[in-house]
Amino acid sequence: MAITIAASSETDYVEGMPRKTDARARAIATAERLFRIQGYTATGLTQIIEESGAPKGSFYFHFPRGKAQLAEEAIDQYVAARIAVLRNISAGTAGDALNFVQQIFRTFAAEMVASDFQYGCLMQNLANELPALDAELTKRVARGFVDSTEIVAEHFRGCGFTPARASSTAAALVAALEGARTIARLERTPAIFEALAEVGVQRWAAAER
Amino acid sequence: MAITIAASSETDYVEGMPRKTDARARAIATAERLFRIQGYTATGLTQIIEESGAPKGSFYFHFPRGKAQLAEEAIDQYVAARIAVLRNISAGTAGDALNFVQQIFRTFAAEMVASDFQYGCLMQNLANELPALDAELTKRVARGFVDSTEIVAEHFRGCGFTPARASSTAAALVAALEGARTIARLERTPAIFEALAEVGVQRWAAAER
DNA sequence: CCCTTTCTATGGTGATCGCCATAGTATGGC
DNA sequence: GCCATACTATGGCGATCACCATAGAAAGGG
Repeated sequence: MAITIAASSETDYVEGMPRKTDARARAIATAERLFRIQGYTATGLTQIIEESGAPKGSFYFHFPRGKAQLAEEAIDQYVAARIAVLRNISAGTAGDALNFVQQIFRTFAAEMVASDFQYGCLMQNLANELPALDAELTKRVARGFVDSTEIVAEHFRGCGFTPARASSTAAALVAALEGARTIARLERTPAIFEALAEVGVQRWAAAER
Repeated sequence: MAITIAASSETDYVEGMPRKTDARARAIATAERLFRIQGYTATGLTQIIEESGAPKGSFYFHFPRGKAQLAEEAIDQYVAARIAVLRNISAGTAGDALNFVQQIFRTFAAEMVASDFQYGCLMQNLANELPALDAELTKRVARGFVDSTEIVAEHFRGCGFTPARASSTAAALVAALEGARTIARLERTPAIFEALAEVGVQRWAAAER
């Protein structure tokens, strides 16, 4: 998969020597972490370089287009991971809409607890600083939401939902998840995820069929 | 209400001359607008002062504690306005949960369309930059969510919901609203609000009784 | 051996950040 | 007329911002 990531990057080294260090990958991972905690503008390159332990001198060798490119690669990685998680849950709850939804809430809540409620959603953080983003980065953020929603909608269709209902339910679920992240960070409690789960149970218990 | 705002501010001038200009109020309004569009860190004091037309020299006269104080007053104003809107909708749909929810979605969607999808939620934007905020500001953001949610929960209790169900439903609604804002900004479409409305209709049409 | 390629080090660019000290004008109360 | 208060203007503080130019080390391929 390292090949896939390198191919999605725009800096494709035309058949050169193999990478010697992991400084590049560590910079991306650190950027993803800090962008999620602090936001895009509030995170300086200095901090990213320091915390990733990467050498200061080679940053623009690895990322010729600077901070924007770093953010692009970070979000590609983030979206890929998020989609993998959703696919995984979907596969484990095939045909069962309620279980699927509950499992998603549980997983996201657990992730927040694990980070002591420090991590936000990278897509959301970037979306809240749109004027600071160039067109390419904005496009990737938007695509991240579209792709995430599509995974969810696909599952609902597999549960017998009409395509229209699957889409709107998926969109609503994704929106609720994003909002829940924000609120959970402030309250430092997974309570909001439990509230969403309860509402979901009521919904399906009464409306399903 | 000007007195209320001045009293909530920490810089209470002990019985001096009345205000002579509206530079202070304009600075707060401009800060609210820019923080909603660009975020907190990404918005510089220079820009706020310029766009508000306020004189550069008197900023720290009006806001001795600087940017943090400006943000506190901006969010107080934002939360107060938001609560007023919610109360208003609640009063107009007393006893009718479905209508209440639909009206909220419509109102928020219209607000986003009116701003050409540029405005985010101030509370959410600040919540995504928590490490840059001091304790006081963080507290006010968190309180904004609690208070908003309570207004909604109160309405649901007025519709015969049990307190527990009213609370969880209100929390879920607020979360969905926040997420919808983020997504609408990216898609530049009120579609997500309509999706939420549809899901709400299905929910009540089948579960309510 | 040399050359290409990968990667690092140093040091600085100009711009902007939030903040503040100093000084000055305007205006109403007394 | 005097003085306190309300407000503005100027200029610069040190720090940090993203970015880059120059130089060179390390290492595998020919």
